[in-house]
This record gives sequence, structure tokens and C-alpha cells, in this order.
Amino acid sequence: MTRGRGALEQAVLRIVWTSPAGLTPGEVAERLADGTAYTTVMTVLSRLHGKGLLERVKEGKAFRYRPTLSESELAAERMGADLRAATAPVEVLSHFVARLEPDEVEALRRLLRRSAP
Amino acid sequence: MTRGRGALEQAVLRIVWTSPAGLTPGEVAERLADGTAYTTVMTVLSRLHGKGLLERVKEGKAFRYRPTLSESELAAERMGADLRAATAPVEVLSHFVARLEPDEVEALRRLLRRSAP
DNA sequence: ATCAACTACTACGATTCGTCGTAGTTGAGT
DNA sequence: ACTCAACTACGACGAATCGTAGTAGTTGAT
Repeated sequence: MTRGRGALEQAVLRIVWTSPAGLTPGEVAERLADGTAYTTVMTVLSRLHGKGLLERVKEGKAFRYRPTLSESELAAERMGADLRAATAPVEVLSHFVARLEPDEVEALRRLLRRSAP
Repeated sequence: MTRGRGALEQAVLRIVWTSPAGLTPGEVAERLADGTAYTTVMTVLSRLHGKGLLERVKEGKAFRYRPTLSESELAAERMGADLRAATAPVEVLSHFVARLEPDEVEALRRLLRRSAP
């Protein structure tokens, strides 16, 4: 099986995110449940660890990999990075808000009411 | 000169964004002002056009490339994509808001007051 | 001590991107 | 109409990233 660029890394990340306590390569391979070779899973985990997206602790003979950031935290991190990479952050926020769904707008309002009101 | 992955595309995009009316390859090369070969600039413009980030119109013998989205629009687009790719968008927003600077929070409040209040 | 499970290391093909050359086309000026 | 500089199309190559997996060595459990 050959996936698109980054697809396997995403799939593995998604799996690890569902277990904040961490997973061993075997457990991840098991949950992938496609034919992906065990060593392939290992390579991907190891690369994600190299990128700082996963941390690992030795447990018995295996490593247990767990996310350094939750899925939501990483997404928020990336959004913040996009925002600050731009030359006009406020304008970006303006476009961003304009594209939000009504319920997202509502959620945002609620969040802003809480944060340092 | 050899840059990091995507660095030249970014540099070219940034230049084109400063001229919403569009630029010819020669004008972009001129503004890059590093030794980058003219044909390199052409290749990059052509790739960005292939990705839909630039559109082009023939002008005399040259193409004039202009951004399909402004820098702010693209950033907002990416933020929205990050947000909706996540399994818990509201939680993402929560983390996102938590990381904002006070002035960004203020800007967001103002924007939300305007949008469908 | 043995063995299954696990890790490290290596490798290869595909894709993307930086980089540029060659060859063909075309508009502008003579 | 002809010439020439400027421009476009196409191809190419090296580095980096990622999907994919094998081999060899290590280690915990039995």
C-alpha cells in the first residue's frame, strides 16, 4: 500500500492521540490494522519522535510513545504559527472570523468571555 | 545559494503579495535581488500557479502573475483548515485563544462584535 | 538458555523543491 | 520584414522527506 505524502504519519499520530498514556509500536501496528509492516510503524514512530511530536519512555523491552501535545494543542499551535507568520495578523484574524460557522463563532465568544475579561 | 524546503516559494509568494496587480517573472527576479537565476524564478512561479496560489494573464510576451488569495486570506484559510481537520474544533479554539496575546484577544473581541452580533 | 518481541540501522522508490540549462517563441525597434 | 533581447516551455539533477520494509542485534520472559 502506498499513501500520499505524510498520510501514514498522520494516521499514526491520530492513533497515538487516542491514548495519551502512550502506545508501544506493537499496539500502534495492531490499531492500524492494515497490512503495514511492524518495522514501518517503528520507523514512523521514530521519525515522529525525532520531530518532537512524540516522546518515549522505555517500558520493558519496548518503547512507549506518547504525544507531547494533544491533537487540539498541536492544531492550535499550528494556527498560532500561521497567524504570527503573517505580516498583518489582525487582518488574518478578520478573514478567519469571517469564515467561521455560526456555532464556531459562538464558541469563540464564550471562550473570549472567560479569558481575562 | 541553497535554501530550506519551501523557502524560495515563500520568498516569491511574499514578493507577489506586495503587488496585488501582479508581477512578471522579471520583476520578481529583480525584487528577489539575490543571484537567483531568471529561469529559477520562472519555475517557482509556474509551480505556484500549478498549485492554484497564483493566477496569470498574458501581458505582451510575458505572463503577469498575481495572487489568487492575499497573504492574510491564505493564512486564514490554512488556520481554518487546521481547525476543521481536528476532531475537536472547539477544544482547538480553546487552546488557540489561550495562546493569544492580549492585543490579539482584543482584536478578536472587536471582530466578533461586528460579525453577526 | 532459548526464543519471540523489540530496537537500531540501512535502503530504495516516489515526490517535492531548489536550481538551472537548452531550445523555441515573440514583441519591439529598425 | 528582420533581428535580437526577453520570455516561455520543458527537462534535468541533487537534496530532503516520506512510505515502505529487510537485516541484524538486543532483551525480557519463560
